[in-house]
Amino acid sequence: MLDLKKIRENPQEILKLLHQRNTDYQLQPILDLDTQQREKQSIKTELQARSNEIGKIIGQKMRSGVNSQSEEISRLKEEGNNVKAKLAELEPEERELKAKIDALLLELPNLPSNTTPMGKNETENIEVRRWGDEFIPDGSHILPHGEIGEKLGIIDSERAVKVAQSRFVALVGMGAALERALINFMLDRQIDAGYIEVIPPVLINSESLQGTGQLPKFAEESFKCENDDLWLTPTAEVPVTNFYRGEILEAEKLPIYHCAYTPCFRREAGSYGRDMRGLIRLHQFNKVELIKLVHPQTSGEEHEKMVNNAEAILQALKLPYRVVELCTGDIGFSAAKCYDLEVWLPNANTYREISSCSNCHDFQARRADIRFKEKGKKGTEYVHTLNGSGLAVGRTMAAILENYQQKNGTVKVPEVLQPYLKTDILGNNEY
RNA sequence: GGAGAGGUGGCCGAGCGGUUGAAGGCGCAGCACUGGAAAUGCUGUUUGGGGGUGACUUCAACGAGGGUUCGAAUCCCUCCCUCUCCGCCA
Repeated sequence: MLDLKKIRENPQEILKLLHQRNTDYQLQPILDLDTQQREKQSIKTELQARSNEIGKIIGQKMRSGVNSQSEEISRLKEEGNNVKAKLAELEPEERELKAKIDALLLELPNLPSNTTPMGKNETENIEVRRWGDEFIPDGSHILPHGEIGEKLGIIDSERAVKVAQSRFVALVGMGAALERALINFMLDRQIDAGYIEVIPPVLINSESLQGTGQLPKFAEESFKCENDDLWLTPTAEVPVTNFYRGEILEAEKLPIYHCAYTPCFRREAGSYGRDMRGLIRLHQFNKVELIKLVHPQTSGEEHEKMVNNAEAILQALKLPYRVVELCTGDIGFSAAKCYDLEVWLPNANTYREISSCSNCHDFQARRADIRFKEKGKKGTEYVHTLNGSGLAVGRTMAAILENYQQKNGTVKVPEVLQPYLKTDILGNNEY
């Protein structure tokens, strides 16, 4: 949520920043409503002040023995009633204006950071760096990971679709073990890097989704349990950031680092037909997420460090990747600045997103009301929140299957995973 | 699902119709005492919105929303949440 005060004080500047996202936004309706609301509020405050005053006077008189039936008190009571009648008229109007303003504010995305490169859309994202040697097929045929998985008997799409529907897969035997090994490996590494693990609820309420920015605008992206105010979490970012919703943290507690493994659920609305095969775009996938709550002054460097933490996983797995900084036209709703990690997929001969690391500044903190207080200082400040995948597990498996496949159809196990899997080769699965 | 208890400031906890934004305690900060510390004493210590350069002032908030009243943390209604016991259960 953007700061209404800043919008009021500097609408042109805010609008300019919003338009860097390459979408049209309006601030005038908010400004108009805000003027009306403030006017009503000041009248309301005056009436309330008078009403309080009357109450106090009556209280004093009655304590000092004035008869409650006396003319004096009756007159005051009558005035009190008049004030109340006016308030009764004003209050709902004022409340409605406030609600309208809030609704509009919730629809506005975050402002891009001034370091975010300008651009219309994903074609103008900027490659920051590359790591590792791309595995270029030398004439021999490279299979897509989905096919490798099916051949090895470690991915079973057909039965998953029977059990659920399309865009679901099941992992079997060494496939399941590999997924589990990846989750453990990623968590172990991030815990070593200083993140505290959380296993949060994966059914979460509407307030939480609003807190991190998925609601109200992106309701159609999540699965909802219709009988309850509960949704399937689209990413652990939501429950873990909302862990601290409505709290005032002590400044010394910052920065807070969390990592969390959860399954993630997304409708993938609007992506009909895209990435239908394999592990790339599913309704349910596993992810290890990194979440930080930090002091505003440090969020820039904390962001870079978080990206490095995610990169460390790819490096340990020896998977080639590149880091891309998203331009103003491509960053997500809540993000001010965002880096994507894209892993090399030789079959598609391209890099595919495997992690997205966002610095949300105080945007989510404002929505979720997460503040901190410095000892000895007056007042509170909003924290900055960051989140990043460390990493998307299914896509990591996809990358391993493609980058580690061998001519005989088996797949080597990355060295760092061998202790977890107790084998160095995937193949000859008896399933 | 059945029965009961309860939700008050950073925390504990009192208040159950009238200058109560809220006693008391803990914690925290400052000062005093001390060679230094502990102990002790004194003072201060919620958040958000308006207005003023400022001392300051005003409004709101005692789970949420309504109601009664001149006046509600206190009374009434609805909802939400937590806890205890019983039942069921991975």
